[in-house]
Amino acid sequence: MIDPAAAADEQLSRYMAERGLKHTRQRSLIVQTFVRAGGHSSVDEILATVKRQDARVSVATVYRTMKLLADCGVATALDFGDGQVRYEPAAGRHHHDHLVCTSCGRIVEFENDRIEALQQTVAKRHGFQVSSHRMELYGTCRDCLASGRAPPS
Amino acid sequence: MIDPAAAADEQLSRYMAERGLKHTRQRSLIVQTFVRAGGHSSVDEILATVKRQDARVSVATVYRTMKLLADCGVATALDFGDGQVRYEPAAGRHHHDHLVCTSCGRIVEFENDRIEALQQTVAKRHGFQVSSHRMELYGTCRDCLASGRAPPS
DNA sequence: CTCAGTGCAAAGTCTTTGCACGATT
DNA sequence: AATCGTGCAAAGACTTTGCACTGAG
Repeated sequence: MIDPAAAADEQLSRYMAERGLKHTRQRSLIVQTFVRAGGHSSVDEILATVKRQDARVSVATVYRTMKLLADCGVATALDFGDGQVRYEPAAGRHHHDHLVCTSCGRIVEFENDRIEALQQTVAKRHGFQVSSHRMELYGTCRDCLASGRAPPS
Repeated sequence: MIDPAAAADEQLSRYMAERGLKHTRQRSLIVQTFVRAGGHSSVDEILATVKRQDARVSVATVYRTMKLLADCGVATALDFGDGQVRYEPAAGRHHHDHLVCTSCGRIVEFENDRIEALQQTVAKRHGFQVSSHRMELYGTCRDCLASGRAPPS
């Protein structure tokens, strides 16, 4: 089990077997495509890649499958405010947040325990019990800064 | 100038005067409605309130006006991931982030300089120059915890 | 053989836009 | 009077859904 795509497929299989869902060719193809993409994929992107192997797969199936993956813990839904949902593999990964380059779209992940701790403190101060959060830092990445690509002001 | 709604209207007037835009009845009505709502309003909510005073105002005008307000610094656009843009008054306000109750929808604002500082540190470590960020903590508010409203698991 | 899954196209949201009419400067 | 703004409805982008057919178990 060295291949993460195969691992995800396995995890999905177990989840489905447990509740009488079916392991179809399309689902298998979508999971593997998604995992191999490495992260932050939109449904459109996944569909485009999937179609190279099977042109008859429909958007609807990708939407339905990604939702399924989110439910069974294989994928996490992201929203970078660009009007479409994105997904990243979740399997065995620690929580993290994102740096988003507004020039080239590059996405870098980071985690910072001190920020997380402070968030808990803030929440407690207001009587909230936090169940999740989202944090994205938008700006210009190293490469875009270096190449002088102007930050869209 | 004690009334913030009037103040915002003024600010908008100046902005418009500077660039030959027109100060219409609709715009005035929308700004005041928006400011009086106090914050985190969706276009739909603003429209509903506006229509009580003038039923003939259209959605399009509210969308256009809110965009104008965002451009002139009177409003800030928010995205809580619920599929619609929200706006809050920006005039003279310091940056802040949000706690969102997933049970009752309540929104509490907070600011925390230490978190902001840590964000800068993280960004720098990755070579990013941050221009903006968003951070929302989702969970259950004090009241919902007290009244036993189950956090939607 | 049965029931879940799929493809397709229609429908649903939220938001934007084209256009002729109306209102402000 | 000259333009900008407005209302309306159509169009767009993304996502969901109804339905008949297909295919996995």
